[in-house]
Amino acid sequence: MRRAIQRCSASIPRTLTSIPSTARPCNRFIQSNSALRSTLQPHVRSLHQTSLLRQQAAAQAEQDQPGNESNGIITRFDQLAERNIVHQNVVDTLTKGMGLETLTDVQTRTINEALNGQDIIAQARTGTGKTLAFLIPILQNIISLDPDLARPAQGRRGPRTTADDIRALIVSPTRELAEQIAEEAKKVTRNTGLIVQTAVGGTQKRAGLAAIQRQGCHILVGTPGRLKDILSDPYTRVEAPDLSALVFDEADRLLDQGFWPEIQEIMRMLPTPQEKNRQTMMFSATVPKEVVNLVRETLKPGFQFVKCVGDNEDPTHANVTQKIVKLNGFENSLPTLVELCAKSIEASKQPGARPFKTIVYFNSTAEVRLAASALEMLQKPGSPSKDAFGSGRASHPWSPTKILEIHAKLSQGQRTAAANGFRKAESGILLSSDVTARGMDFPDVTHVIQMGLPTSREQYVHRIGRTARAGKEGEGWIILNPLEADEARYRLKGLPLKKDDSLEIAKLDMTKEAQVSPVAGELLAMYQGSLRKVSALEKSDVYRAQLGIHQFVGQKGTLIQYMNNLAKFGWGMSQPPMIAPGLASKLRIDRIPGVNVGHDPEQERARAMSSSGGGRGGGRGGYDRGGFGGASSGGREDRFGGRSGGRGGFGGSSGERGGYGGGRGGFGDREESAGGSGGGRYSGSRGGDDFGGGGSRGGYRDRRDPFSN
DNA sequence: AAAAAAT
Repeated sequence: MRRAIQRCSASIPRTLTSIPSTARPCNRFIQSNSALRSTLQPHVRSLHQTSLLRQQAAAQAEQDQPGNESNGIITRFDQLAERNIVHQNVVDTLTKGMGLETLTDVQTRTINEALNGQDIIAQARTGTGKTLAFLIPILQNIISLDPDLARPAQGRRGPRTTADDIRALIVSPTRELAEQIAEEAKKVTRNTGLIVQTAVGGTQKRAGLAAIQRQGCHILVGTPGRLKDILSDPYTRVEAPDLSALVFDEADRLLDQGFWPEIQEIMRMLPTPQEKNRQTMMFSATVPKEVVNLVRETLKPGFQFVKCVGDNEDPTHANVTQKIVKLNGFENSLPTLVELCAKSIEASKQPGARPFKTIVYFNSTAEVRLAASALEMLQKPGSPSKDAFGSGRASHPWSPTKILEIHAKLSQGQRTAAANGFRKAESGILLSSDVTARGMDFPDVTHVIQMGLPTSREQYVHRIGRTARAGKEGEGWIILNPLEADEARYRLKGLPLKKDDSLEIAKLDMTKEAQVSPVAGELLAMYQGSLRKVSALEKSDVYRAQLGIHQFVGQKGTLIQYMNNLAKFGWGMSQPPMIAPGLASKLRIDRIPGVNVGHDPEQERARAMSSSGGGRGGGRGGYDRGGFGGASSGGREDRFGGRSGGRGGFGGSSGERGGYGGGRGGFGDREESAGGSGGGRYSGSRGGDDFGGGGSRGGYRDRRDPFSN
């Protein structure tokens, strides 16, 4: 491998070299560093080198009256050019091209520290412009070393750019985030000679490589796997002997267990900091204590901690309200989501309200799929199942709100389409795994809804950070089953969560008949009509996934009772889904009553399909789920599927009845209870032949053990 | 069986 060491001297831009190192620091400007330096920084700088920004701040502070907010501190992008800190071309792009005016706190402070050439770890709240905070110093450092690159390449003399001329490498934990960063980088470099490329999985390796080889590459943005792949393959001729910046976005994520080995391998392909003086920068909204040792190991001694969130400060935004909803049972979860969405969409129709745009987080892809199927198939009660064109869309109760789905088991094409569709959508519901939890910038997200407890407090902070960005407001909701609610007491300790009791369906006992309001009755009927069309396989996949997610629960018997209620009253299944014996023993539930141990033929067939060439579109695990039409056609169906000519069970105020989609209303409600007057009547358990197994009534007796007999 | 990430 070629490891030329050219241009290795000055990594400090010329504009800064003449600054005397004795200028008095301005406390207001550097307050950030002291707090964590003591705990984090092994070698405090002996010589307190002062940057231009800081010196000017100090000088101005002497002249201006105290209390004047504008004194000397760089707050506007145009000042970066006026004071020769950042090249005019770049600043023009930022101000005139992108319409930016004011720097955020993390931008000011990072640019200040980074232009010194110091390594940096920066922590700042979500949505405060971290991407630009590292892009600007990267560009400026490259341009300072190589001023020709400040102008577009057209007409410039000299050798053309090559694949082994990478100056900056930016690593992201997800593909979509890498693409987003690259987009931003392309915008900022538009009037320069710098070339930005991406290297992410799920795309044609050859095509991406061809672009890098043909156009060259100065700034490469990618995900760990593909970056490692192309950097380690000598035939690609993608190399970085002149690397001047290495960025880890979402650094705490990249340094954690799953990614760290790959990150180390990538760093082994790069020139060492001794060979080529490069700057390493790490960014995240969260920097848990556990990663601090790795940070210390990875950054140069004397690195700076640009900390924009205090140790005991709330890492979430003040302008996002955070509500917690506690469910009566697991089976309340999806219908409660339906209620929350329906009510929010209704509220968004008020004059002056913003269109409803939400990301709904689930802890597994199986849950995302089930929710997507269920929400996509919702139909207004009484409406025909298909319109004149054979599409069910026209009758969707939430039209024009778009319903989208994203997770890693989709093909990359489907993922990209979902992300772009949601970005563009005025109103939409994005059902998502944690792929979109970090860094993604979807404009105008009004709500973040978390279905279930995130794996960590950090993940909660990142998820909720998809709303209330760039100074806007947002609502955060977290919807927890009783077991998660207990766990949340310490996993989410200290966060400003407020209990919310406004959702009627959350508190409903769905194992019994109950009086519900007309609105809730209609929503439940709609939910159940939709759920009936979802395949049993999707449901049993969720059941198995939930067992994995709930491993933190010590009381296995209680867990199984809750889960079996979900299968029965949430999904209308007559039997709990099967758990393979090996799995059951691993999860320590093999001897728990109510667990249906055995091999599920449907699941094994599906697994065989997806492992033997079922994949398509180059995604890592990606197999296609096919359209909904076919999803449930395999002959096996849940018990409540088949009847026709029944009546709608939940008349609600309009008195509508007579099947939506031609089936029965409700799960097993055959009583004449739907009367139009006061409330709808909801029955979860009666009418035994849908649930009782072989038509014996009373197959279910005890809520605590619904499948025992 | 539980996000993600190379083929």
